[in-house]
Amino acid sequence: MQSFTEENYLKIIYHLSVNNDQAVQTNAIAEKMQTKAASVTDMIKKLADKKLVLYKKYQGVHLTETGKQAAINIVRKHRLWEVFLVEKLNFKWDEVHDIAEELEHINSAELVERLDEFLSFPKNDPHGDPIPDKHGKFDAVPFTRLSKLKTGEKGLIMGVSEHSSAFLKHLEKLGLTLGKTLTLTTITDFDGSVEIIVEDKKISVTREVAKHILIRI
Amino acid sequence: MQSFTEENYLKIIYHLSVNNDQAVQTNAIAEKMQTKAASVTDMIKKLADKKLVLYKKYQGVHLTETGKQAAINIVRKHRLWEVFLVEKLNFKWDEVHDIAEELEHINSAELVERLDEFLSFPKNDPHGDPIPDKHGKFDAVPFTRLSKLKTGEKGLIMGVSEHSSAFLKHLEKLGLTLGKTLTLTTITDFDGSVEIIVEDKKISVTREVAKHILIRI
DNA sequence: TTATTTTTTTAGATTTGTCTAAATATATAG
DNA sequence: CTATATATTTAGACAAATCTAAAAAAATAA
Ligand SMILES: [Mn+2]
Ligand SMILES: [Mn+2]
Ligand SMILES: [Mn+2]
Ligand SMILES: [Mn+2]
Repeated sequence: MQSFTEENYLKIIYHLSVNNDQAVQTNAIAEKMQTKAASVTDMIKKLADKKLVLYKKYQGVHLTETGKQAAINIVRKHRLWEVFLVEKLNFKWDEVHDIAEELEHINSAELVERLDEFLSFPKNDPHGDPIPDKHGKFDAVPFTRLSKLKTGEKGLIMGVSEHSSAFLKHLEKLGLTLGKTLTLTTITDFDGSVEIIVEDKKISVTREVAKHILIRI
Repeated sequence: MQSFTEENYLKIIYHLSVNNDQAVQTNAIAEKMQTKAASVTDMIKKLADKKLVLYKKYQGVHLTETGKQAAINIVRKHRLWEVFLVEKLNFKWDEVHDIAEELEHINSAELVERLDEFLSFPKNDPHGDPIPDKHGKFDAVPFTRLSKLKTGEKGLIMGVSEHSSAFLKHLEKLGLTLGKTLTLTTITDFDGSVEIIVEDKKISVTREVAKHILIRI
C-alpha cells in the first residue's frame, strides 16, 4: 500500500505521461506537486525501489504497469467521487475537485465498487473526463478543441482541459456546459477570439478559453 | 487544522472521557491508539500547546471546549458516513467502521452538511449511537443493558457498546438487531447467561454478550 | 512508612517527506 | 567545440510521529 504522498506522485506522473510516451521530467513533477526538484528526486527513488516507476538518473521516469494501474485506480476513485458529489449531493462542477482530492485516497476496493454501482456505473465525470472501470479500462473518445473549429462548424461540448474553479464558473456563466451544442460563426483575426452561438445566443469567447473547451463535431 | 493523527487522539480522548469527567490517563490513550505511552506523552504536549487539551504532568488530560467540539465533529462525520455506507451502499453494520475511520477525516464542512441532508438528518448511526448535529448537540437517550434486565421484563434493542465485526455478526446471526423487541425469560445462576424471546424464538445469550446490548425498557 | 509495583516522562534514535545550497550532468548557443 | 544555461542530483538539515530504554513520579502493599 502507498502513502497519500506516494499516491499523489503516481497520479501526477500518470497525468503527465498520458498522451505522451516520453519520460516524465523531475521539474514537471515538482511543479505539479508544488514542491522542489530535490524532493521529487527523493520520492522517485522510493517509487523506483517499489517498482512503481522506471528511473534512470537524469532521464526522468516512466510508470511501470503496476504503477500505472495504481495511478488509474486513484483517478477512477477521484472521478467517481466527483460524480457522487455532483449527482447526489448537488455540488456544482466547480466545487468538487478539492474534496475529491481527499476522497480519492480512501482505501477500500469494496467501497469503490459499491459507489460505482450506486452511481449506475457512470462513464464520465462532471468535467467530461472518462472514468476507468474496475479493470482500469476506459475508452479515450477522440475530441477536438473549440479553438480548432472552422467557421460554420457545429460541435458538442464534451469536456474541458482546465479544471480551475474560476474557469468552470466562467463557462457556467456563459452557458457553456457539457452536452451543449454550439456553432462557430466568426473567428476574430487580431486576437483569435471566437464568436459562437449556443442555444440561440451569440457569445464571444477568448482564444485562451476556446483552447480548453473539448468538442465533438 | 489538525493532522489525522491529532484527530484520532482527540476522538479517543473524547470517547474515554464521555460518561466520566475524570482526567484521561496516558496508558488508556496508548492502548486505544495502539501505540506506546511515550508517544502519547509527546502528542499530549502538542495538543496542549494547541489548547485542545488541558494537561498536568502525571495527572492525565481533559479536553478543552475547543478540543471537545473538534472531537464531536469527527464523531459526527464518522457516524454520518456509517449511515451512508449502510443506507445507500448496502453495507452491513459490521462492515462500515473501518471505512468510516478513514472517511471521518475528510475535511469539508459543506460536504458534511450536504451528506447529512442527503441522509435526511439521521439521529442515530447503524449501531444506535447518536449523531451530533452541526452544532455538536445530541441527546443522550438513557438506556440499560440486557444484562441488567430482570426476569419477565421486556425491552427494545437500541444500541451496542461493542463495535467489533465479530460481535456484530454474532448478533446478526441471532437476530438481535436494532429495533427488535425482546423478553427476558430466565437468568442462569451459575454463569449469568440469559434466555430471551425475540420474535417468538427462544435464544440463549452469554452474560458477556448481554452486557453489550443496550436496551430501552 | 518503607518497599514494591505501576504509570508516566525523558533522552535519544528512526522514518517519512520536506527543504536549501552546492555539485554535477545535460542541453543549447555561439 | 567550447561556453553558458538549464535540469537534476547529492549532501546535510529539519519537523512530525513514532520507538526503546532508562529515569522519575505516583499508587499500592506490607
Ligand atoms: Mn478533479
Ligand atoms: Mn474531474
Ligand atoms: Mn464506527
Ligand atoms: Mn457506529
